[in-house]
Formats: sequence, structure tokens, C-alpha cells
Amino acid sequence: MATGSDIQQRLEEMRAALVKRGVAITPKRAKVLEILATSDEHPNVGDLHAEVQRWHPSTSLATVYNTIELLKETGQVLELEFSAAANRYDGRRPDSHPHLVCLECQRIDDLEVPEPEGIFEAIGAETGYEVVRQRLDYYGICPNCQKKRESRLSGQAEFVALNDRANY
Amino acid sequence: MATGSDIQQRLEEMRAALVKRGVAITPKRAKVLEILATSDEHPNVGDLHAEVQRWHPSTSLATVYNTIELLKETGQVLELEFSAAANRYDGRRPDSHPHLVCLECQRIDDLEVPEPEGIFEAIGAETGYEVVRQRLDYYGICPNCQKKRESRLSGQAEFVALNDRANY
DNA sequence: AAGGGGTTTTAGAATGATTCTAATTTGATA
DNA sequence: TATCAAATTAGAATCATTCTAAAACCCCTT
Repeated sequence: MATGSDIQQRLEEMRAALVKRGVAITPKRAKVLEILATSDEHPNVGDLHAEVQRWHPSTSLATVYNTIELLKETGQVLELEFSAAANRYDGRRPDSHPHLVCLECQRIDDLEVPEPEGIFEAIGAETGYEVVRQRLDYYGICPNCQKKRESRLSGQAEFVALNDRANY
Repeated sequence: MATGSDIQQRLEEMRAALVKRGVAITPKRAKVLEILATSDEHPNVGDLHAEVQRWHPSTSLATVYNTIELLKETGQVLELEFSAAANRYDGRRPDSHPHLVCLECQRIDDLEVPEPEGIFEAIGAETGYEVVRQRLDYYGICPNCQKKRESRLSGQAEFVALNDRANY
């Protein structure tokens, strides 16, 4: 679990990276950084935009995209790409690490799985690729959505039958 | 390496799945299936469309999308999603398995990595998720693109210096 | 206090993959 | 040959993201 000082430290890293990159930490950018360093919900650009607007109502989408681009360039945010939905962002752990994705509510959780030591090198030796990062996601149904399913089913047995037949 | 009979078998599975699903195997659909069962290049919809058109010039994009949708529904094709580029499709191995993705030329190779036994269940027990599939991709530079890089560099040292300076 | 000059921000247009829609074509069957 | 559902089509719609050109902002110097 992230403590307050974890967050402060992460925020400081992000700021330092942008300063080194030569751009200003404007109030709107600072707010994007803060949300990313704080949130464990892997927000998308729309989420970030809405939240920044609570503090700086004139903020445009372009500013959020622009800030994220800067963070990506400096390796300070992990972008989780989706083709059927907006991309999601992880600012608390910008290194590539595994996630659990709920296919029903689109919730995304971090997953603690130790990386096999030297896996990039091993794959490189075998395939000739120079591996620089990975993506490992598990897709399924989160506990909340499982509960919702159960209560839907228990109350309405006749709908289950219909649903089963739909599988032909 | 895939033999002729591997491909025939795969093709037969696909056809059977669509028949069971209750739709016709039209000539255009048959061609999409054939390309998917044959190709190891993980084509995107545009690639498929262009190839089908060589045989059936009147084919529309919609037909390709529609056929892929049917294959997805019946678990007969693996969709590799990308947000910055068109999705890619693997019809030879429709089960989720690891890939190597070249960041430069977008080549995608299958990767043989044994799945840890019972990993879905283990993650489920730990997190409460009901895991149904995974995605594991390694991103890097393929051997071809590495060679191209080297020859670019060796011939043009002055450009290297310029490039290095661009990193500030 | 005013003016310059570069950076940041903005609104809206452009892009591009994918999905949708409504009309047309096809093909099997009677 | 007539019928009717399934398949196909062209083009419109959608939507996240990127691009563009103009406006706003900020710091520095005078």
C-alpha cells in the first residue's frame, strides 16, 4: 500500500524528470502529475481531464495529452494501450508490470508477480530480438462483478435458461 | 514449423466452428479463413482485405470485419490489440500465447514460452478475479531492424552525434 | 510600466481504425 | 421462377488521439 511519502517521492521524481527535460511545471501540469502519482485506478485521459478541470476549469484535453506525452518521453508513466477503449495510465509504477483487467467494469488492478531474472536477455539470446519492455495482463471478472452476476442469476432463473440457449 | 496438414486441420476447425455457429462459409469468408490459417505474419484487417480482394475484387472491408467478429465469437482467432495501430490477428494459434513485437517495423513473432501450470487459478485464489485469458508481449527491436541501425550508424558518424544531442 | 520572445494552452479540425446503417445482392429452396 | 433469409455493400457515424494555428501567458529587459 502506498504511503504519503511514497507518493511525495514519486511526485518529486516526475517533476525532476520534466525539469531535466526542460519544460515548466505549470499548475495544470502539476495537477496531472499529482493525480497520476496518487490514483491507483489507472485513469484514462478523460478521467484526468475531468479531475484537473475541478481545479482549473479552463483546462483543455490537449494539455492533458501534452503532459502525458512528456511523461511518456521521460519514462515517468506507464501507458496501457487498448484498442476498444481509451488508454489507461499508471503513474505510481511507471515500469512495466503485470495487471489484472476486468472485462466487465474495466477496473484495472496491479498484480504482484516477480519477474523471472534476466528474462529479456534470455529471450534476446533465443530470438535475436533486443527486448526493451514487456506487457503482461490477465483478463477476467473482478470480485465485484462476480457478485453482481450471482445476484442477477439467483433472482431470475428463467433468464439463465434463455442465456444458455443463446450459446448455440 | 507448420506443416500442410497442420494448416488443413486448423482450417477445418475454423470452418466447423462457423458452421456450428450457424453461418454460411461463403467464398469470401473462406478466403479470410485461409489467409488466417496460413499466414504467420499476424495480418491486420487491411492486409486481409487486400489479399481477399486479389481473389474477390468486390470484397468490402465490412465483410472482413464481419468474418473476424464471427471468428472471435467462436474463439477461432486471437486478436492482438493496439491503440496506435490496427489490430493484428493470429489464426494459427487462437489461444492466448506470448508474442515478440518489433517497435520499429511492427513485425510480430510467436514466442514459445511454457505457461506456468495453473497460473490462472493461482492468481484467482490470490486476487478473487476469475481469470479467463492473458496477454504477454515483449517489445523490442527485431534482428533485421538491428542490422539496419548498425549500417546506418557505421556509415554516418556525424548523424549519430546529432542524434545524441537530441536527447536533451 | 511597456514591450519582446519563447513557452504553454486553447478550440476546433483532421485522422484513422472500427462500427453502424440501410439498401442491395446472393443463393438456397420450394 | 418466386421467395426470403442471410450476406454484402458503400458510405456515414463514432470516438480516441493528433495536429494546427492562433491566443494567452510569463519572464526578462529596458
